[in-house]
Amino acid sequence: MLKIFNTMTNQKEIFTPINDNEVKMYVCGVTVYDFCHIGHARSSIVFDTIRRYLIYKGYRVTFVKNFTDVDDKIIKKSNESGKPIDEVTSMFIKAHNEDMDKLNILRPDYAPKATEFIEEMIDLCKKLIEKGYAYESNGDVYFKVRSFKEYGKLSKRDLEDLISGARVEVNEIKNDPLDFALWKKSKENEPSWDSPWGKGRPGWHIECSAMSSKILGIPFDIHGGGKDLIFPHHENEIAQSEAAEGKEFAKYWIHNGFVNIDKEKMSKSLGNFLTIRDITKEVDPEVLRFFLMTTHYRSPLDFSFDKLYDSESALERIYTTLDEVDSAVPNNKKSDSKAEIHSIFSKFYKEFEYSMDDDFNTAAAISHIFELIKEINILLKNKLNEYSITYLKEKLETFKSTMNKTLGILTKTPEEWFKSSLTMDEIELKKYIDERNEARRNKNFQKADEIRVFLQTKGIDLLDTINGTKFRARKIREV
RNA sequence: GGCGACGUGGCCGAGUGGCUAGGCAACGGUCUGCAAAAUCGUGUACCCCGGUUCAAUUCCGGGCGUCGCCUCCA
Repeated sequence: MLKIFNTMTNQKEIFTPINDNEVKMYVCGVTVYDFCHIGHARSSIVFDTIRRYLIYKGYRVTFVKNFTDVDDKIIKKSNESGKPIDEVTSMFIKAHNEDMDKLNILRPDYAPKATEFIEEMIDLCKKLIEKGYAYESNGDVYFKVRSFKEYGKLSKRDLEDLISGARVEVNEIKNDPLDFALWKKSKENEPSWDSPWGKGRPGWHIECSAMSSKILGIPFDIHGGGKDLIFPHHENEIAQSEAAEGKEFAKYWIHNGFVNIDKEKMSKSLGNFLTIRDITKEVDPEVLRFFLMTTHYRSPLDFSFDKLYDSESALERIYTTLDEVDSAVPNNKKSDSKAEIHSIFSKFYKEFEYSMDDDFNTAAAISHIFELIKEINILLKNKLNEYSITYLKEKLETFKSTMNKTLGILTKTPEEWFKSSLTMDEIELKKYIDERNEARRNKNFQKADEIRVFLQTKGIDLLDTINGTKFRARKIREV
């Protein structure tokens, strides 16, 4: 039974879709004015994994993630770089998609851009004005926060606290400092669209209300994003949509924790951010994905390269075992281990699902992968007959494909994994291996060891097996 | 100031009212010509102080500390 922590109720709830086995989810995407950082990576991976797991559980999932392509920061970027706005946005959308593909994140079913839904946003503003929830002032349109009784229900705030926070913008044009913009009058040289209130552009929150309602209809099942979006963004979305439609907006609200660097939130304004590209220059993208899943999605996650390298070693442990199975040598035993192999895997799947069902506890799920790996290593140590090895290989294929389908990891063959870090031409490496084996045959172990040590400095380990010498390459890390 | 989260062994990180999470690193044994990998073993983990309980790291109260939101932000 799948349980999900719902920000709205502040507790884990049993997940029940609105319509049978159909799940509609909307996740707030990125504002496209720069490369994605690892905070974006975390959020994307969290919701991709949720989506994948829901599909695995047999739900038909419709997944929407938007692009915010009209915004102050984009305008600023455009002015600074001298590039037209649509050039800036299309470039960063392309970069975004490349990064997401690298991280094995499934493309959304819908990836709407805000600028494609201007008409819907204007309609929504009109509706809110008609119903008395919004007003026009000097070419802007504002949402009348005090008119929506349930304002604050998601972020658990009351209006008086917000005012005493004294962070609310003082603005002569607004009737009440709490009110927020639905539509903004455009200044000169800013992108603008015709509206009943003159030339303008949408406020930030309205786009998600308009796009989610249009594409999914409301209420829909899951709305997600980073924790920082709870207030004001999601609170405002709720206010707009529920005021306009008079019904619930979304049923389950899921928010992921931040990525920190040295215990501090990573953010643009602090300047302490690392892009996905910075990381994938150093490690395989799968390592980043794996690393981000070793912490529960709601907890803060402290990033460092050392921890990333720990994850690399951990993933390598899994690939090593897969590699060992590929090259396992059978014995002549009559009795096979099929029953034992079967029970190891069925235990694994049971525990894996139990963990994932508990609010997508990927960290616990991953621990069960290692328990499985250990069991397999013990089987290999005690040797298996040919029949058992074949059976084990079949089981592992299914396992790998399940891990890929759910967690989005173990996408490679062991061979691909161990060759990807190879710093030397394979033909050259072959020569060294042959030379060393020649030395070994002549019992010239000193020379053989020299070659081994030399290759180790290049990050290449040699393994002498019954089937000959093979190699495993790993990245060389400064200690 | 208001609201909220968290504090687990050298490091990271799940979880639980009593039963070995897991990973990385370290040390010792086995295996190996030597290695690597693997495996076995080792380290008396739950911020402090009270309370509830037969039993608390886990529940309750208080304290200390760290962090987040309240402004654009995944």
